[in-house]
Amino acid sequence: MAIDHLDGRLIVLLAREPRIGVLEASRRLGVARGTVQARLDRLQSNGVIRGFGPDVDPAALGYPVTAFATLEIKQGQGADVRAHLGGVPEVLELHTTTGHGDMLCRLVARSNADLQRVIDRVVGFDGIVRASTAIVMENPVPLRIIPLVEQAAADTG
Amino acid sequence: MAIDHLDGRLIVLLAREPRIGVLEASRRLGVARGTVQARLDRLQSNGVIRGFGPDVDPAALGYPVTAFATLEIKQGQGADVRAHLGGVPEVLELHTTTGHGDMLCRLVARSNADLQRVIDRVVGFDGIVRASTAIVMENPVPLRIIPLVEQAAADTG
DNA sequence: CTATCACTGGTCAATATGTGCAGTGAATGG
DNA sequence: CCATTCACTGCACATATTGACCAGTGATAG
Repeated sequence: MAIDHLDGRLIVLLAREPRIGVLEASRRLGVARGTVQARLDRLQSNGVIRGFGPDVDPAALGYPVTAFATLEIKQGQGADVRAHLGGVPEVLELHTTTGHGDMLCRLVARSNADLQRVIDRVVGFDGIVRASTAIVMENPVPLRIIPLVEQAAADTG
Repeated sequence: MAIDHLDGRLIVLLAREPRIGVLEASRRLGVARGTVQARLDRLQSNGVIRGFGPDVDPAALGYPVTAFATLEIKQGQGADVRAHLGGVPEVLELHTTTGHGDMLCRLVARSNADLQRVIDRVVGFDGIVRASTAIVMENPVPLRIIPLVEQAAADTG
């Protein structure tokens, strides 16, 4: 479950240049191709690497507005709310949390006006008592994993 | 910038089975290989598909705890705070938002105890006035894009 | 000391890739 | 109405990559 330095270099390399294959990666890392193949297999069966899906930009799809909504849920309605939100395409992720609200979800919309429609759809459900929305203005640190991978690799040696 | 039905099917296919290549994708979609190649090139130069980086699971890396922190920033300290948080590996993303706080960031940690260390590091900076943290318990809807892609493709034709 | 393990460096056949080509059909604009 | 443009098809080719093996080597652990 812990990754070593070579694993870290491999993941970072693949994150920076996803198009390179196993062979090119082995050249860059200075190890045999079989080693890279074995490491990749292990990382994937470990679950460290979930896959290599396309990284789609919602903004380029026509959904440039992102927001986070904190939801307050009626007791015992959790499962229903989860199912409801799972059916809304503009809900990109949903977490249940400690703290002020009960759930936190990430939304996207075509415009600020469209965000109103999305929020109406999200909160238009019996189990949701209240919603508080924060619209994203800037995204100084886009979702990233490389620094954490480097940290994890360094922790091992 | 808008995607058509074939683009949508292609993205969904690649998201479901990332390992298949251009040739296999063309077979599945029932179109010529050149078409798939051209579509992919266009989607990538459009920025709709940013890349095919490895999808790394922080939990499998040894960081099973996720939290969202809402930060309140001292006026005029935005840039410094951004730089500070960008230097913390456990900060996976950072947004500036409207609403109660000024910034929202996603954190991971090795344990609840370790989260305290991470938060201390995050807020141990002059420009940050206050922080409010929500720990993630469950993740009923993991970060996803397929429903939105299908929506966007359906909107076109 | 010995078994185990990961890595190397090599081979092999099968497959995929990048590239270019001519032909077809639909939509566009003069 | 005609000419052009565009996307797609189906095909070809040389090259590169893949998955699968194998024997040999060095480090490690029991």
